[in-house]
Amino acid sequence: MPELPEVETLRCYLNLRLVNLAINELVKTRDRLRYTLSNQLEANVKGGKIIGCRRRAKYLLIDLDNGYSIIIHLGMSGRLTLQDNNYIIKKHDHLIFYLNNSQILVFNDPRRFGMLYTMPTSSIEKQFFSRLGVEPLSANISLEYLKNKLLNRNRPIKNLLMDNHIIVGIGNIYASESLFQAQIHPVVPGHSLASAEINRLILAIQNVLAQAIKAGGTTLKDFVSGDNKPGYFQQQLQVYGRQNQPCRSCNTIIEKIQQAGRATFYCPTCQKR
DNA sequence: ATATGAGCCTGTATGC
DNA sequence: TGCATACAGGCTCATA
Repeated sequence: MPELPEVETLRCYLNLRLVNLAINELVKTRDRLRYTLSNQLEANVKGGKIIGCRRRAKYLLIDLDNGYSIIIHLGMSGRLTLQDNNYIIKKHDHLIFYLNNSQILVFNDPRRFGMLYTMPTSSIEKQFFSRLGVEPLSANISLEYLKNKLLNRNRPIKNLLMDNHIIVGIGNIYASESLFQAQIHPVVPGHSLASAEINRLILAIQNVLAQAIKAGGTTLKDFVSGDNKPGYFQQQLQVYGRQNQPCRSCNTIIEKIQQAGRATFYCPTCQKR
């Protein structure tokens, strides 16, 4: 479900509302998500005051004043919503945080691909994020960086864009959308991209992600922000999910192919090999 | 090292 | 209506 823009939308929503609130209680209704939840969870968060919400890649981080952070990944179908105290627990609500203003933060995830950890804030970078690639919206991304990463890589550029050792936050939707905007064919091998194309790709990625954040993310089916409201970027999608429909730019029929088991969408005219 | 496919889960849509 | 199948926005592991 959630790629960078969706997690960023949620982060922004929660950061505005959670800072300075404390966690009174955490209730687990299930131990098994993608991984078995630690039995230290409750102890690590209880009484902690929320300092802020951050994002790295598709991870949401909630920092507490007790030295711990909550690391959340929404997987494919995860939701984190803020509810009133009259909220009634629903199916697939796995974790319920009771806050000291009587609001409730609920983690719901039908497919259970999501995950949630707590660990000391100071050790996250080393333990969790050391192998992650560059943030696409940060100043760390550059032609030199990406050119170096694509060197000698034979994999299709679409799959490389979704490899979080290279660049983070880009999932199946935004990979197709970015390549369309950069006018690059999804099957070309990484090493075959010229510098001008890599520059175009960086700009396209940044533009697509920024527009998607502005629209509150893409809601195909599951995604909602912390207030249960969907995003609107699906209305601006150029190729994703538009197979057999005319390209909005040149009217050529959009094609759908499989790459590494995932659907890819592209315009065969705008995105020449 | 590199690339692919399976697997983790449930819900929904489709076709018979 | 019931059943089987395919597919879904992510990530990690095993295998070649």
